[in-house]
Amino acid sequence: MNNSTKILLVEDDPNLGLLLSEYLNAKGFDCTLKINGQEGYDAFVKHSFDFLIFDVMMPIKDGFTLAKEVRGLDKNIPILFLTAKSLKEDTLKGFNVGADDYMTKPFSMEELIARINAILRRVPNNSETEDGVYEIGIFKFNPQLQMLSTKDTETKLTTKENELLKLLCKNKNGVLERNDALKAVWGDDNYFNGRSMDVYIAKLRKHLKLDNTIEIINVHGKGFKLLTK
Amino acid sequence: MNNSTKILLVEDDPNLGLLLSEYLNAKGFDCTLKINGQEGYDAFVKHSFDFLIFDVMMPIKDGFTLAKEVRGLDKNIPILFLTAKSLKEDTLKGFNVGADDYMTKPFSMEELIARINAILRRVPNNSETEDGVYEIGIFKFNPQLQMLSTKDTETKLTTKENELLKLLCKNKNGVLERNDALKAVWGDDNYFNGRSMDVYIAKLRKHLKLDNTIEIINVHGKGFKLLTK
DNA sequence: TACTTTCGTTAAATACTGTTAAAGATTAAA
DNA sequence: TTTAATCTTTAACAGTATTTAACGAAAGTA
Repeated sequence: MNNSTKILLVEDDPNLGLLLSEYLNAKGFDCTLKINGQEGYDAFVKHSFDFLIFDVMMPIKDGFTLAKEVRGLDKNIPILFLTAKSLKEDTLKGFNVGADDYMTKPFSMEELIARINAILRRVPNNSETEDGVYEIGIFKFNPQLQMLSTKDTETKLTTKENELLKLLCKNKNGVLERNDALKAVWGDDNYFNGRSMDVYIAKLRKHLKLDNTIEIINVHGKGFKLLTK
Repeated sequence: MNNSTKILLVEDDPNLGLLLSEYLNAKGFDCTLKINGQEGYDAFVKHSFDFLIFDVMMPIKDGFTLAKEVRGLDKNIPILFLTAKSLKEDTLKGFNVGADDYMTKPFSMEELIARINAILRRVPNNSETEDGVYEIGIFKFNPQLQMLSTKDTETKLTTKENELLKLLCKNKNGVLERNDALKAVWGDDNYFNGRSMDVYIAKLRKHLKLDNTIEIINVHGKGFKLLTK
């Protein structure tokens, strides 16, 4: 049904985590399990997922914090919290950091799948094909291979170009904020990294200028926006 | 916040129904209450709602049946079930007839609102998200692309020009109040931001003066009004 | 009227971004 | 290990966007 929807599950309880990821895989999803918030964040930045399931209480980095960081990089990706806490204020906090759903343990795995599918029905196809390849105008961008190609050309992107373009694609038609991008790609948002990012935006614009319906515009003081007319 | 999102609430318990619809209206929604599935269906056909909330167990026509009929007419409208039943198979049945969410009583009204908003974020074309193209006299204004164009010209607006003109368009022929605009565009309504806004009003007037049927007039001490004669 | 506040406009100062090139750092090849 | 190629950062300068200043005009107030 929802075959090859890539799910990132971040859950520190190894029993529940393993059980759940196996169940999701058996049901045709492609589920990756991480056991704490930091590993979850790293996996999110590195790969491209379609759906996120976070436990709330976790060592090193809790689910709310993780969700906030992720939302900075991707305003659109579905997030579902899965937690033992059923306190009202926690539920509300979950929705406030941009969750799509919030389930309390114990829960039915069938209901989890029903809820995942209910959310996925409403997620627009952000021009990302199955294997994490983005379509931008005449280009195909494969972040795994770091390749930006048209039917005639093929360009190997550098690491920084690749990471930055990936973030822009995830936020297509929306603002990618400077500080979020800097934290994700450069690790720190000081002045010089900011200038470095501007240099890389110029590089990307050069790469993309074969198609003049594509534009990376600046949102003054905020960040950048990838537009396709 | 979610002003004038039209909600149809179908709930046969008069106490709960009234309480809930009043609460939703107090929170800025436009909620209509119907007390059974048949009346709910008639209301749905007759009017146009943005969001549906159905009780499951109701006389004459139950919520599931109602949802199935509604889905036959509208594949896209959000449906949330609100029910005393918490049986697994009922929940699944709810999602199977195309629900977006399923809450069991008793529930927190705040959580209900949080869930409604979480779903609305993903519905295309709700007034919250919508960023359509405005027509102002001879101009077409596309806030997404930050472009103001006529058939002959194309002007790229700056971020501030764009945000301000967008607000004026949303309030076309009505007063856009100074402090609202300042808070929305500048984040803070101190004296200097106020002067900055006046400068930007002058810029917009310059841009728009190709068409002399358009005017941005000042409402002394209140704000500005975009008029088209 | 005289006085105060708010607004319109232009121009200056400041802050931010675009781009190119050189310098420094890293990686791959010899 | 040294050299060469590539990637990333820093520097420099040009260009744009936004804020602040300045001054006159208009509107409200006493």
